[in-house]
Parts: sequence; C-alpha cells; structure tokens
Amino acid sequence: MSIKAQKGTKDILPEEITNWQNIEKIAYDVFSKANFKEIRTPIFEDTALFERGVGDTTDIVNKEMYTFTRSDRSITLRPENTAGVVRAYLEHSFYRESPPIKFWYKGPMFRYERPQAGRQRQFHQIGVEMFGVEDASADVECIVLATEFLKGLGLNDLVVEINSLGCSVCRKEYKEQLKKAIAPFLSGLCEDCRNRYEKNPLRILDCKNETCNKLFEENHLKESVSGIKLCNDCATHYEKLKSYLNALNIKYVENTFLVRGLDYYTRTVFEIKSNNLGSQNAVCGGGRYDGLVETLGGPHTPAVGWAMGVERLNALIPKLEAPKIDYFVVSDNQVETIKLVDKLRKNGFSAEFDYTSRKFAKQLEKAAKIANYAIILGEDEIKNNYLTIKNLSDSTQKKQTFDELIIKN
RNA sequence: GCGGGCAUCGCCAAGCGGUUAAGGCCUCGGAUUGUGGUUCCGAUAUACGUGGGUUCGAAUCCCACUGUCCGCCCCA
Repeated sequence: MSIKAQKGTKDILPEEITNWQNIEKIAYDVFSKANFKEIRTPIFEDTALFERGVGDTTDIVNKEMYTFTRSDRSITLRPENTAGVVRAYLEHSFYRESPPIKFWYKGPMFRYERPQAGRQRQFHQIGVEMFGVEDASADVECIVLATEFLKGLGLNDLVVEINSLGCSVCRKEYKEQLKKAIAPFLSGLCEDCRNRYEKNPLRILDCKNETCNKLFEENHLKESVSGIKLCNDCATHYEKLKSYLNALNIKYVENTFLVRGLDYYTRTVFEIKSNNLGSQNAVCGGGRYDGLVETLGGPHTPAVGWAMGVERLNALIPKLEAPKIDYFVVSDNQVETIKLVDKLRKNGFSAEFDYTSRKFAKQLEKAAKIANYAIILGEDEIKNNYLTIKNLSDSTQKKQTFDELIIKN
C-alpha cells in the first residue's frame, strides 16, 4: 500500500459509522421539529464567495483555503457553509418568501491547517441558518436547537457562552472604546495582538497568550470592556436574548471576551465548549450575521446560525455498536440457502450466509458474531420443509416453517 | 508558519549493538465429519517508515526525509 489518505483526512469506517448515522438522525429529528429544512450546497464555490462572505481579514480566507483554477475560474473547496447557504438563499430568491427561512446542513468542509486533536483538513460540520428575523427570538431558537441537539446526543454538561458584538452602527464606537482601553498597555501585548490593534481590535479579547491575559487582568480590561455601551437597539436586543434564555431555563455564561474569528458576525455571538476535548474545545460556534446577505448582493436580511464540528461531537460520545443482522443461514446446501436468504430479504429481514459451505461449527461461529438468529437449514429441514431457528443470545432453538417465521417476527 | 513526542505483522506490543525479531488479538484449520460464544493444538513463506552514515556487526547509535500524534496560532 503506497497511496494513503491525504494528511488531515480520514476514512470513516463501518465500525464507526453507527455513531455518525446516529448523530445525523438526531440532527434530522431535532431540526425537523423546529421546521428547519435540510439544504445541500456544492462542496466547491467561486473563491470570491468566501473572500467577500467570510472576510478577507480572516485566517480562514488568508491562509487556509484549498483554492485552484479551472478554465480561468478560481474555485475554492468550502471552508465553512454559511457563505454557501447565503449564496443559495439569494440565487433561489428565498428573500421573496415569507420569513423566517430556516435551513440546516451537514457535510465536509476543508481547511489547510496543521492537523492535531480535533482538527483535520477535511472535517464535517452540522449547522443551521435562519433568515429574516431581527428579533432575538431567532437567536434563542438557534441556541435552543443547539442545546436540544446536544441533549439528544446525551451531552448535557456543556457550557453555553454568549456575547454581543454590536451592529455596524455601534461597532465602530465599540472598537474605538476598546482601543482606548487597551492603548495604555499595548506595548506589553504579544505581536499578534499589536497587529490586531489596528486591523481587528475585537480579536485581542480572544487572545490566549498568557502574558496578554495577565495584562488584561491587571488592568481590569474585562470590567472596562463590559462597560462599553452598545447602541440602544443592540443593547435591547442583547437584553431580550438573555430574558428569552432565562425564560427557557437555558444556562449561559456571559463572556465579554468571546469574539468569533469570522468577520460577518454582528450582535449575538455564542460558543458551546467542552472540557474534555483538549485545546480544540469549541463544539459549537455561531451568531448573528445581519450584514452578510447584503454584503453578498441581496436585500438587507437579518440572519443567525451556528455550526458544530461532527468529529468533535463524536469524540464526546461513547462508541455505539453496529446493529446485528436478523438472520444468518447455516447450511451445506447452497441452492436452498440462497433461495432462503433471498426470501428473507424480500420479506424485510436482513440476512446473510456463509459463502464457502464450511462445517456448521464454523458457520455458527460467524453467525454468532454478526446475527441475532441462526437459521439451520440441513438435510432434515429441507426434506421435511421446516427451519431450525436458533436464538444466538440465549441458545434456545425451535422449529418453524418459513411462514410461521415471518409472521411471528 | 513555529515548537515537542512517536514510527516493529491487519491491530496491540516486547526488544535498548551480535536473537531463527517474543507474546497477545484478529483470521484460517483441527480436537468436535449438523450446532457458536469456554478450553486445547496448529497455521498464517515478502513486520523493524524511507534514504544515508557509524560499526566486524544495527530494529537497536547518528543525520536527513516522510508520516503520525500533541501543543502554539486559528477554528467546529
């Protein structure tokens, strides 16, 4: 074997597929109840979609995209799916329909990064996007969807963190105040933070550098930042969000340091974290992006959404056993065997047999591993037209005709 | 882009300069010629990541490369 899976990519093998199917089924169930519809968009898009949509100051666009050229077109493997869903929303004129428009999606995403725990170059996300609702009830709907989904997966002890970044109107103000608050000790911050100071000061709040964090604490940055005022509309929106969350008994932590890395977020941002994932601990990230639809050429349309990393979710979920098949036919008569297996399958059962007619002991051994019942079809059974059904978990046996078998089950 | 760990059969894994390179699991066969999950035998004729170097001799030491894992960064 000389050709191997590419760095940062993984085969999802049959032994682990049960977990994936389970996650996808629960997603479908939870999202359907809230009337979210699944949408599937292409895996590659015009590079410009991500440059304009995700933002050309982001790391994702600057250094992590798989971009190539075909027939003079610059194509990029999607690094996330919000931009693609917005593109589809516009392309199919969903803005002409009565809001809200609610989508969910699942699928692979691609980012050129150094792989490590919880980070691959091809990874999978499940996400939701909701268009057309300005009220914080939409934000809460999305957050509830996330917590319900996680609950469905048996994950109850995750922490929801929220923050508001303000709208485009008050964001400038916010940035200026933030810069003022940071200015006195700017020289003590790390190189990245000093670069961010002009380009994107919001991200300084998100810095994980120890010395930076110490400086933040010593200078009480957290207090001074949380004192920065959002404009009236944004403040009201944020208060509403919190009151809705309280009304639904959703526990959350306000984190004024929470800033998402993508440029399109406005007002609400949130993250759901786990303590059991190493350093890539965010399981879910999302927020409101009221300006994105317009940025991509559509009418002003408020929107909210989030995405979860399926591999990260899966790392928190115990491994599920693949379900066993119903019947394994044990016989030394291949013609009768394939006829019986065919009949079983046509009646809705899963059935398998031994393709080599080995001795019964070996066939049974195989049967016990993969099936709930063995059907023994030997000379006597064939001559007298009955089947011996063996329950492989308790070793009980009984004789039945085929008709009795399919009726009883 | 920057750091650190690790690379022995399909999987796990001993070995630490001289071995026919242990063992376990899985798979296959037999004990048990129509009955498994326990036990006991046996088999599996291309395993020391790749390329250099040191040495009489290297899976074992050195260098480079590649891969992988972990951390920084970023993000889901």
